[in-house]
Amino acid sequence: MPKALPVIDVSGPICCEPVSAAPMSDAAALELALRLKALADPVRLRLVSILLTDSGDGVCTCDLATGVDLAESTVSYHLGQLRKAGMVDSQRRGMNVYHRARAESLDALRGVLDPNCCR
Amino acid sequence: MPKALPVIDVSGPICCEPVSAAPMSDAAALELALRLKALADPVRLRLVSILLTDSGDGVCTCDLATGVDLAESTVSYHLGQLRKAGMVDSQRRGMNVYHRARAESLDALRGVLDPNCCR
DNA sequence: CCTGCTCTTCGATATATGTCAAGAGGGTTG
DNA sequence: CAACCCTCTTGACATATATCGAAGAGCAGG
Repeated sequence: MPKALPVIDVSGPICCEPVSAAPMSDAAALELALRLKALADPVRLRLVSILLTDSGDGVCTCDLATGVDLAESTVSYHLGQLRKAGMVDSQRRGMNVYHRARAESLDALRGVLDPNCCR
Repeated sequence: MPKALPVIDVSGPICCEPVSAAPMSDAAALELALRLKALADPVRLRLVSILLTDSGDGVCTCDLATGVDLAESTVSYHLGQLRKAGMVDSQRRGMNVYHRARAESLDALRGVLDPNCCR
């Protein structure tokens, strides 16, 4: 990747710029790629999946760690990635930090992939 | 990534296993991650985007290379990734190789991300 | 059959990514 | 405050990924 690494704030709402409407601009492609990349990892997918199916008000880091059977520091890293991409939000409550999936973000991603999204 | 690298055939039709229906199995997460990863790259997104908007019957490697302004070998590599993930198919016609997007694959991906997909 | 296209494969290289153990920070409870 | 729990950050390390140029492989036209 000899191309300069561009760091972009990817946590905001995603604007609808479908992949199939017209050749994407370089910038749009980059932004969408960052969001997809956040999801394109088996561990993160499982985390999101766990969070999406949680009916309570959040799952703490430690439970997620046992859920995916990885070190807590690793899970924390993945949660950071997801948070940065706006897929998850987290709040401390007492001793634990509880995480929740932001379903809207998933929806938005789907929208961008949808040829008929904006019209 | 000290976890063993699992190589899986990802080019087949994707079965509907929504992320939000229940915590995903390890295998399902892996398979979906591979497909998402194929798309989670700015260059590949632009390639797919170009291919999706093409109304002719395919775009050759060289035109794609000038389209994204990268070496042909690099583009060929990316096309290989997309092909492996079932997003693109390619056929030689004369001297050139023409590539086309497989829109069904995009649709399938959307489906997996859709909570209401299978029901 | 040579020559010249186009495309893919290969080797090398720089960069990014995922993982863990160890330590630091915050909060809770004796 | 002391001991402890949960989480995050950091450093180290192994692996994966993207990129290119060079070398090979297919095909077309003299």
